[in-house]
Amino acid sequence: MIQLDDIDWQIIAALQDDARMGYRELGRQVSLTAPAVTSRVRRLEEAGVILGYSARIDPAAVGYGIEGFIHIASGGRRQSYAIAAQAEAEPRVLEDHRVAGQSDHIIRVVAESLSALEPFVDALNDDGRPVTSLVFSSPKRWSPIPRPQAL
Amino acid sequence: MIQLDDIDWQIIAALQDDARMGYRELGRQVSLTAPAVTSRVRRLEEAGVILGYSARIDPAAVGYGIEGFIHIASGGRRQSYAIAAQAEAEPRVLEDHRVAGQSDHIIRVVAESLSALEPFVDALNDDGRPVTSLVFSSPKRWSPIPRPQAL
DNA sequence: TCTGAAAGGTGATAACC
DNA sequence: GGTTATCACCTTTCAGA
Repeated sequence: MIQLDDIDWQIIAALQDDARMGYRELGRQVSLTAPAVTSRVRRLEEAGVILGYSARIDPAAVGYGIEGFIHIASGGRRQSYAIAAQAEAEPRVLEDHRVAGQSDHIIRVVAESLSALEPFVDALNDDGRPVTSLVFSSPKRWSPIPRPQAL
Repeated sequence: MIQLDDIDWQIIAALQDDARMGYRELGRQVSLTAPAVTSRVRRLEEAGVILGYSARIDPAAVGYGIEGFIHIASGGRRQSYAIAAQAEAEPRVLEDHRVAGQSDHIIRVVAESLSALEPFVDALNDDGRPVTSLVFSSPKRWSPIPRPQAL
């Protein structure tokens, strides 16, 4: 695992806050010149610390009336793979996590409407017991990953 | 709700894929000049379609051994607010959603270790019944929000 | 709402410490 | 690992359609 110093964390914080920031401005914020921050950012990208840069889109603002989480306790390994395959194939699935706990998969979805979500949940029923939670509101919609405390 | 045309969706797709792309390159991809895409992007930002731009960070790569979801069925309105307040105050909480379904809140957390997570879950116990799911792996870690099908 | 041109700012690289 | 210097390219602004 790559070792990250104070400046790396300032860079990580700044780019989580505004991924479009230029290298010069980024350098200003961490008291380094542009070429120096550029090479640090490259290093963070190559180490897999920075996975990519994305615009955050508001699902509701682009026509998704429904946001939700689907939990599934699958019947076994074969079913778990089948669920992952369905999650992979459905673009309305934004995330699919295999978890330990009451469910095997936690799937994050958006949908145009409840009826648009229905066929997907029905399909999941072949491989487990889907339990759907629909988002009313998000008191914390997104937050940057903070610097960890010492282990 | 703002009306989005084909070009807007090409822009949304491109910026979800790479938020650091320059306006000139973005213009190339959507067959527009740089000033034209710039003004469209501004419009998307001002309409709240684009909420911001973020570097995606791998929690495991920066020292978070634990990623998880905590579901809580709270006792009532007072408790639900108390949970939201705790989620807001804890930086390891990346998201807090109020949902309809078996739980009232779905909280996404990272933690340095299981023992680092424990006090937070304990604190939630004052306001509801937390059920924790720990992420083994993420077959779909992140996916861009696609263009909705016609409603 | 888009294009094209001008000016200043930025990103990438090289040479050096 | 860092800085300074250089140049090509990009962003921004504005006039015009």
